[in-house]
Amino acid sequence: MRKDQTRTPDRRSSIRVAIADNQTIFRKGMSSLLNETETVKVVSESNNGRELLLKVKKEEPDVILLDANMPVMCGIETTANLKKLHPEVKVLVLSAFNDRKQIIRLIKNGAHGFLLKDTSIENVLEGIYAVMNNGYYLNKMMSEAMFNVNKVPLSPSSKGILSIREIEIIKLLSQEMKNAEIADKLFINIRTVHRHRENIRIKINVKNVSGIVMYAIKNNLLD
Amino acid sequence: MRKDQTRTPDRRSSIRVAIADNQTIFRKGMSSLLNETETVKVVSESNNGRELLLKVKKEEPDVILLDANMPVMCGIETTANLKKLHPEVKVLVLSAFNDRKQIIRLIKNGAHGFLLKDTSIENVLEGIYAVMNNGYYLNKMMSEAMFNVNKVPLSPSSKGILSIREIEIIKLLSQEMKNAEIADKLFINIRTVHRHRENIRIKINVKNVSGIVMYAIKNNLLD
DNA sequence: AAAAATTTGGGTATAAATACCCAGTTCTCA
DNA sequence: TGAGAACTGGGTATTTATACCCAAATTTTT
Repeated sequence: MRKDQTRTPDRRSSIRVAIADNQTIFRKGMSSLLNETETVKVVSESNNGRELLLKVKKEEPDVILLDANMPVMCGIETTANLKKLHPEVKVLVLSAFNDRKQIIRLIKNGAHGFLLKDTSIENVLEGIYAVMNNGYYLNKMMSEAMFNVNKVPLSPSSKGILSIREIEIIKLLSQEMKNAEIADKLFINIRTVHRHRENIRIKINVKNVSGIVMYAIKNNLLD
Repeated sequence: MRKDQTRTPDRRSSIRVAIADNQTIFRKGMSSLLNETETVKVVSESNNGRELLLKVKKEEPDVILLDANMPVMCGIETTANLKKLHPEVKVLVLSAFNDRKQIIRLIKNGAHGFLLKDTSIENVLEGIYAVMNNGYYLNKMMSEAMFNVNKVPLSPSSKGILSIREIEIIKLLSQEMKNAEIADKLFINIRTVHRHRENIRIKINVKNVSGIVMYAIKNNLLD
């Protein structure tokens, strides 16, 4: 356990922060702004959740700034893995979207704090200090989400991993294509498209195409 | 005209860049990374398109880095205004989404280049130099969009400005609510919701709810 | 080779959205 | 105060999506 481990003074003197975000410029910006503060030191940068997980053990961050909207491995899945593999590390999630359901999912999967990406560096620092000192960071969005935490019938988030074909379907219907058009494009029967859509909705636990499109964007499925 | 104006050497020595983006951290990151290059100088930062427009005349940027997905005034509307008011300034648009229709709209409204936000600072610099030297910046995404420029029946983008009520409707249907639920929530008849949805689709020129949700996200309408 | 998952296709039924048409009331701004 | 926009409500019909049932062929994994 890291808490029992002897650490050199320079390591203990500041909060060790790891950043995972697929936007290089945002990542670098965050990094340089944080490093202007002496109490914080950025020890690791990753392009996505999978990369991050490979580095955590070696870099020993105290806090992880995690983008919720990454491709390859999304924020929720990464959070769940972090909780399992490195429960002592605090996870502060940043998202471009203020989505109550997503926030609740993150909390349930072990996130310690949440911030919108449209925020100031001061708020990020506040969040970092809070999770270090109190174990969690509560702001208005978090509170509202917590209040409704039992109202949202949330499925296990990482249970249903979408297949290649399903993601293909999602991309097309995000481009305003209807089932018949998707069937034509993919040379399959419209009934097959129906089935795929049904499976997709069940897997990600949404009610209709609106939910599918939102999910797609938040998980960086489109391109 | 600025090109006829005498400028002090220090002003002429580097490319003057203005940045408009609602994400402070991204903006600061971009700014500090660009300022590491001597050939480029960031002279202005804005939170949205409207703020930017107020500063352009005074700050005299050569190139504007414009986020496509801003609230208040979106990238397309800002681009159109820049073309009208400051045709000599080059506009390089950055977007979180690779959307062919959006790229075409931007080009038609006067953008000189396009980049995904998930890119490197080297690519941004490449874009800046290109628009300065050639007048435009072409990459793979732009080319593909240009190739289809006539296939896309694009309506005047800034023509239909959504009303408060319409945006309210959009927010609710982005939360997977169906017409009847929206009607209940807003204490109006379901026929009124129908009418709003119809008007929305016509204004933003999309085929169905999928297009509405995409539009909403790309224009930062949700919160 | 066996098991599991993916992809494919179908029947049937209802629920919901879309596409046109219509118009009165209210509100805002010039 | 007069014009235009916004918000409201309705008729009618068609198109699309959703829901829940079924299962065979193929691919991947174990």
